[in-house]
Amino acid sequence: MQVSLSGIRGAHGEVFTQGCPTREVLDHVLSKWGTLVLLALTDGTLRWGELRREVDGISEKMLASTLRTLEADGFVRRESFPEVPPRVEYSLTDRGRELMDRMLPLMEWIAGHAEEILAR
Amino acid sequence: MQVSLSGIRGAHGEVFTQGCPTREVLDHVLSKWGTLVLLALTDGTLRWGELRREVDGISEKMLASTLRTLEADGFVRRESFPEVPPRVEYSLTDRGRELMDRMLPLMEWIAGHAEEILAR
DNA sequence: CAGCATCCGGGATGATACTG
DNA sequence: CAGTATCATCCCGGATGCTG
Repeated sequence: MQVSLSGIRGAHGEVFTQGCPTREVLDHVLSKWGTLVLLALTDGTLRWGELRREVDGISEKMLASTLRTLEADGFVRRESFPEVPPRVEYSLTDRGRELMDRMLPLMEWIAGHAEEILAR
Repeated sequence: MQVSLSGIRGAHGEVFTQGCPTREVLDHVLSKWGTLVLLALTDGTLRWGELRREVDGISEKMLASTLRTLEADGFVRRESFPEVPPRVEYSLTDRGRELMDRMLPLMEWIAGHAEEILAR
C-alpha cells in the first residue's frame, strides 16, 4: 500500500497536525538518539554494552529510554537470556528493517554532504 | 558519489562521533520542526504566513529559527521583495530537493504505518 | 552485565508584546 | 506582512548511586 505525496498532507493542506500519530512516530524515530541506535543495529544484533559503546556519547538513561520507545513501536526486538551475568541482545525487527531501508539512503546522503553543507 | 553503508560508520565502528558534521546536519534536518518545514516547502514556494499556517502549531520564534538554520545549511532559499506590505517567499534549493528526494519515501512510509505502529 | 531511581541544570520551546 | 525582543517554562538529558 503506497501513500502518494498528496496523501501525506492533512485535508486542509497542513503538514499533519499537532499530536497526530505520524508526528509522534516521527519524533520517536528521528529523535537525536533514535536514528543513531537504529543505525547501529542495522549491521546486526548488539548487546547493551556494545550498543552503549557504538553510539558515542549516549548516556545509560537515554539508551534505556530510546530502546524502550523503539521496542514499544515494534522497531527493535529485545531478547534477554537467563544467564549469570545477564546477557541482553537487541536487534531490528522486520518493521525496523523496513524503516531503515528508507532511512539509510537519507543518512548516507547526509553523511556524504555534511562537511560541504556546514562549510559556510 | 555514493557512500557505502560501511562508509557511514566511524573507523572504530561507532555510529559517527559526538559533534561530527554528520550529527550536526542530522540534528538540523531531522529536528522536530525542520522536517515539517521542509515537507511543507516540498510542494512549492510559500510565504512566511502560509508556512506558519501550514505547519500546525509552530510558534513564530521556532519558525524563524528553523528557517534560519535551513537557509544557512543551503536547503532553503529566502527571497524578500521590496514591497509594501512586505512579501517574503521561501522555497527549496536544489540541495533541499536532493535531500527531500531521500526524505519523502521515509515520511510516506511512516505516515502510512503510524497508526499501526502506535496501536499497542 | 544490564539496567532503574533520583536529582537537577540548562537549552529548547512557547506566549506575548512590539516594530519596520 | 514579516518578523524581533523579552520573559517564562518545560522537559530533555547528564550525573550519580544503587540493584538483581
